[in-house]
Amino acid sequence: MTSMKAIRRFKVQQPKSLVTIVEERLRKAIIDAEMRFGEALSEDALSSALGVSRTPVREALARLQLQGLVTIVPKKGTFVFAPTAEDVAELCTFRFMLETNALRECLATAREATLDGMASAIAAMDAAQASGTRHDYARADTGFHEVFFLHCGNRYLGNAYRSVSGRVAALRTHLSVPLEGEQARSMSEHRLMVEAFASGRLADLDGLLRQHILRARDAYGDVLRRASAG
Amino acid sequence: MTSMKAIRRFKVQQPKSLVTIVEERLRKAIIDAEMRFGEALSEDALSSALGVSRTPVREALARLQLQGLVTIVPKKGTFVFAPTAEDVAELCTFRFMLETNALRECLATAREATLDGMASAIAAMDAAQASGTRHDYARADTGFHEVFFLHCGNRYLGNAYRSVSGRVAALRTHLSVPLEGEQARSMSEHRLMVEAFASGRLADLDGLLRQHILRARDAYGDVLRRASAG
DNA sequence: GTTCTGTATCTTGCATACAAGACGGAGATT
DNA sequence: AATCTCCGTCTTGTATGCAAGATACAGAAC
Repeated sequence: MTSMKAIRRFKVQQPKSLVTIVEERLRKAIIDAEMRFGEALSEDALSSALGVSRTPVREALARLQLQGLVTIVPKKGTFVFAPTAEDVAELCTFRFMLETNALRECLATAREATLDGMASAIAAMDAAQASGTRHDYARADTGFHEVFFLHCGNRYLGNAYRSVSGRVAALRTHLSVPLEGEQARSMSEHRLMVEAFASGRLADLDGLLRQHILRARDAYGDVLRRASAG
Repeated sequence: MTSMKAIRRFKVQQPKSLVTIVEERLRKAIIDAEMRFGEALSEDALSSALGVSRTPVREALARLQLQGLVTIVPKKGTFVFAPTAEDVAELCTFRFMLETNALRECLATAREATLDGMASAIAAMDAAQASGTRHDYARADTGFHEVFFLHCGNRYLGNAYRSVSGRVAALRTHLSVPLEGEQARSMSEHRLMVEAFASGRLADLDGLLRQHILRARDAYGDVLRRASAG
């Protein structure tokens, strides 16, 4: 083994567990609207569809429940989450709180890195708007907001965001996609936020973020109310 | 079944699943310092000690990992979490953010209920200080802070707190217990916070909370550094 | 004495079998 | 016709068995 001392970094990524694979697959399916709100998910059906046993499926579903993406009813079944208008309102309020705090930290301790991240995210959004699908745009939008938590320097803040980001992303693809004018307005709002951040105008940034998220909240609420009514 | 129509609310709580029981038992064991930071937890040993099979134990451990109370290392084992000084710092910063936001909501929308809850919590702390163990006091302290999230009207905020409250509580019992003067200072700080809340002085409240939590952060950090050094 | 190597024994990961609650529909009963 | 009852079939909950990676230690080779 003496010759090994010369080798510094040679790690292999160990294979993901089946649980993780199933979790990510289902997460994607829910977020990308391959399944509808409230749809039933049978452990048995999923396990045979995915070619694994029920054990990892079950564990993955348990994790997804912790992320609020599915609801497990004892002895009855597992269902894709079905948000109510109040849910969405609380979710967006919470999201605003997290993001505004993360941005404050970013501005104080990682200004340049955050600006870079925002720039690439904006570029991705541009590309998606020009030639991608609506889901591509939604994904890029999600990426923009993740930048804050990547650079905020507080893992707990990031974890908290991750625990709701699935729902937020799902709402985006499930509900926002139909609204036509949304994309353009969203783009301009994001650009304004970058400008405010770049020039360090924290109060303006806060206002923009509040407006951005709360408007989304109202839009989602409307769609949901309309859906549950008709 | 016609006579049943007269009966409105008659639900029974269905028995907790083994997973839940095991989870709560282990959570208590970790929080109450029955186990040390970093201690190894074997699924096999736990299952035979608790008289259940490995399946519910395994699922409970997965949940506890999501709460940050244990760390699961693939193919190696599960261990009680072992916080570093930086961990604690980030945790406390995050906690301050959550609590200050929750308190703002409480003051705006549920002033009376929150005051009542704080009063009972203070009473419990008094009782514990007079004639209880240190763990009793730590539990009452935990209860005081939970009041905010009970009345803040945002489930996501509450969930986020719950996802770190286990660690906070564990730190309290593991680290704060040795410090003698702590309890008295803690009591007076809590009382001041209630006063500020009652008179609606939000800025003062914020300052008190910040001081309260950040001082705890530094104290925990000191203990941890001392422990890892010696 | 030092270093390598095989192996015994931990650990978790996953599959499968069985138990038991929840639900819905067919048929009996009124 | 309306209602009750039973039972088949869905679901999840739990136990258990086997495979395979990780680790530590004893013993061989130098």
